[in-house]
Amino acid sequence: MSNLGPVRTRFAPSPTGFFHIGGARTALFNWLYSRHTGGKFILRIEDTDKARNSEEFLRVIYDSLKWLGIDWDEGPGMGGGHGPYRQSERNDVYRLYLEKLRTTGRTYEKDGAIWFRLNGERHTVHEKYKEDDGTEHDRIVERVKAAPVLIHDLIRGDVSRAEDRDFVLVRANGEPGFHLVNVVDDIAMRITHVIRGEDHLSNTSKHIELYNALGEPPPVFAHIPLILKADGKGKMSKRDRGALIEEYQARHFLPEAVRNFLCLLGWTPGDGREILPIADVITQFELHDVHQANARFDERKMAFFNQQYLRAMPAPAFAQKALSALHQAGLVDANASTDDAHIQSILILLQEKLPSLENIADMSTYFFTEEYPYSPNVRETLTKKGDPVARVRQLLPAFTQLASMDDATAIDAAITTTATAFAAKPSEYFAPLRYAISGLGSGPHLHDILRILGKERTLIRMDRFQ
RNA sequence: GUCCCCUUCGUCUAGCCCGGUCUAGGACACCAGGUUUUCAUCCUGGGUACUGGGGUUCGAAUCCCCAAGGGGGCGCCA
Repeated sequence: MSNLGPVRTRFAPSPTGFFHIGGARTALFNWLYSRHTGGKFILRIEDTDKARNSEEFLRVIYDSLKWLGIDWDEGPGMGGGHGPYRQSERNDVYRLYLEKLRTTGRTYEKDGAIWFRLNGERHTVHEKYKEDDGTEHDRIVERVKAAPVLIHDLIRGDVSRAEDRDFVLVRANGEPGFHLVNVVDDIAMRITHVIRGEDHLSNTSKHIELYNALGEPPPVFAHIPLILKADGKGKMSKRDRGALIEEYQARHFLPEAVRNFLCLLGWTPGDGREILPIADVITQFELHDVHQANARFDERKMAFFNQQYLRAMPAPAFAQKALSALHQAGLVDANASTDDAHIQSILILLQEKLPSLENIADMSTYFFTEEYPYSPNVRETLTKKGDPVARVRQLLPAFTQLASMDDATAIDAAITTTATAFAAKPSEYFAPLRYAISGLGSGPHLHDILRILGKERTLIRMDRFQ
């Protein structure tokens, strides 16, 4: 194990695409480990590929991390003693380290680029190579018989891998490449633990060659399993449905729930709990407990977590979030307040029924406007059991007699009286009535809806229903 | 093609390091019953898994080997 002093982990995204679940989980594990050990978590932006970078993607990364509650101790917006934290601003650092490699004879130029020279016997070979599109073809490459390097991985144990090709340090256009900047910055920023996806395992042998060539001790490595797409083959990518953090943000998922679920993708708490506060995760999180096998992303289970968090939320916090979702859906105006007793009474009912805040508008439109939609499916189901309009009409006289909609006993009595008069069962009236006044087949308790709507609005809706 | 990693219910996993308590436990999902005037709540129950083969052992999900399958890399992307 490393004894380099306080733990320093980093997340090093490149702003070349949207921020997805896999990246978030990598950031989270680095953050968790730093918090567990009382170390520092550094955010570093790997924006060396000028052609593909965008400020828009960068903003999404910051937003998503903040949304998930992953804060960084050093990095953009935070400062720190090892900046700047954007690689596009660190060219002199790279030049410095490159010079070290040059003076020890480990670099050479070819096709305008600067390459790293592996030590070992060289020979050219024909090899088969598979393109991204699946086509295979032959090519001639120079291979090097380099000594295998041993990767001490906290999750995988010792992995031995031999590099067999020189690689590019600085591109022909003068921009330093990934392997150089990644290693140099981890050295310069005193990173002690490199926690990254398993797809980097084969880069790590290159990186260890670089550490060795620079005479620097490598950090501790921990290659975490990949997240596979929910269905189909391969790892999850930015293009898969449900892969983007910002999507869950837009859908009003609770960040605590998403973060909790992400913790469980590749790690399990020792105490067997699945839903647990982040403080408890931080206490328990150890890298050697991280799994080795890839995990498939199951959005349904995350939705379950989200629902559990929603239920457990203190009412005022729920009200705040619910109101903002309702406002976005255009059901309440900007100055609607959680102090409003009417709104409060609605929100209290909704919290226990809601699977997710993304459903709040669909499930509560009828509280806020007379223009609520009637679900055709529900109507179809109701009609099979009888004519819902007729039932509501039968109910109308008795309901008109009611003093208010506050007395549940009186309401039940009105329904029972009507049912007796028409030789029906009281239960035959509940569903049609609910449909008439809400347009839906389910929801909060009928008495509660009636009480909130009040007599006048209820009667208008019943009367209008056809 | 080549190198590396992985392999317990449909999915996430516990157990594996330190072999017997595993007729393999939990969660999500699913199915069935019950509660509920509705239901998206709640309760009860159910099915489904140690990839295959060989070995070691009195005994293997647990240790070893092989195979198969899955994943990743093999970019002047990161």
